[in-house]
Amino acid sequence: MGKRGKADRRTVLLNYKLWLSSITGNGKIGDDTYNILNLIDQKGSLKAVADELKISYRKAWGHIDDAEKILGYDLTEKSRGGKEGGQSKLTLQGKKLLEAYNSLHKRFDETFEEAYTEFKSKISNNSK
Amino acid sequence: MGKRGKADRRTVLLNYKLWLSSITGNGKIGDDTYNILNLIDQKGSLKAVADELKISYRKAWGHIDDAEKILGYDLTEKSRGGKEGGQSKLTLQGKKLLEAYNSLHKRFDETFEEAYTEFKSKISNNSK
DNA sequence: AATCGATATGCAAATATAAACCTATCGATA
DNA sequence: TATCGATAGGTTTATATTTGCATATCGATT
Repeated sequence: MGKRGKADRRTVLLNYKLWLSSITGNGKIGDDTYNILNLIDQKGSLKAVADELKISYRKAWGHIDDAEKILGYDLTEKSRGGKEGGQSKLTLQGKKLLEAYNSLHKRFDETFEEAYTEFKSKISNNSK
Repeated sequence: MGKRGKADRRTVLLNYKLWLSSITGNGKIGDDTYNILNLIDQKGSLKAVADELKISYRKAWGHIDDAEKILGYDLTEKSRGGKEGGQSKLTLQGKKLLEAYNSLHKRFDETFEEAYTEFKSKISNNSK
C-alpha cells in the first residue's frame, strides 16, 4: 500500500444553487424563502417562523416580501391585530409554489447525485 | 379575448449555479474559472485570456490560483521570461477537469430545461 | 379606549465580495 | 547584460449584500 489513502486526498465538493428571479433582477426566491414558506404553513405565523429559525422577523419578512414582489401575487395571507397579534398563512398559490419547488429540487438533487459520482470518477487521478 | 395576454404576465425566471469548493470553503471553481481554462487552452496565455474577456490579469490569475489551491494540483503549466514574456497552458489534469465539467454542466442544463417546463406548468394560475 | 403581540418598513451599520492599483520577478532573446 | 512581455501576488478601494435597530400600524379582546 502507498503513502496516501482515500481519506488523505483533498476533498473537493460539488455545490449547486437554485432560485427564481424576476426579469428585472432584484431579489430572489431561494431555499431560505421556501424554507420559510414551509414553516409558515406549519406554524401559522411569520414571527413564530423567525423564532424557530433564529433569524430576525425583519429578515423573514423581507424574504417573503421579495418573493411576492417577484411573482406579482401573494404567497401568504396576513392579518393583524387581536389577542394573538396577527397571523400569516399560505395562500393556495403559496402552496402550489411550495409543491412545485419540492419536485423541482428533488429532480435536481437526483441529477446532482448521479452527475457528481460520474464527475469524480472522471477527475480522479488514477494514473499509476 | 381578455385584457391580459401572455406577454403581459410577469415573467419569472429559474436560475441555477454550479461550482466546486474545498471542504474548508474559501474560493470556488465556477463558470468563470472554467471559461478561463477553456480560453487558456485556445490562446496559450493567461494575459491573452484576460484581454479577451476584458477582465484584469489579476482577476483571471486569481481564479486559476484559487482553483489550483482548491484542487491541490496544477491545472496550468506556466512559464515566464523570453521574448514572448511567458505562457500558460493546460496540464493533462486541467484538460480532464474541463471535459468532466462540460458533461456535468450539460447534464444539469438538460435537467434544468425539463424541470423548468414542468415547474412553470404547475405554477401557472390557470383557474378560469 | 387601553392593551398586547404580530405584521410592516425605513434606515443605518456591519460584512462580504469584487475590482483596481502597483510593484516585483522571471528568463529567452538580442 | 539590457530588454520586454507575461507570470506572480500584496494591498487598497469600491461595491454589493446582509444584518440589525428602531419605530409605526393594526384590530380582536378586555
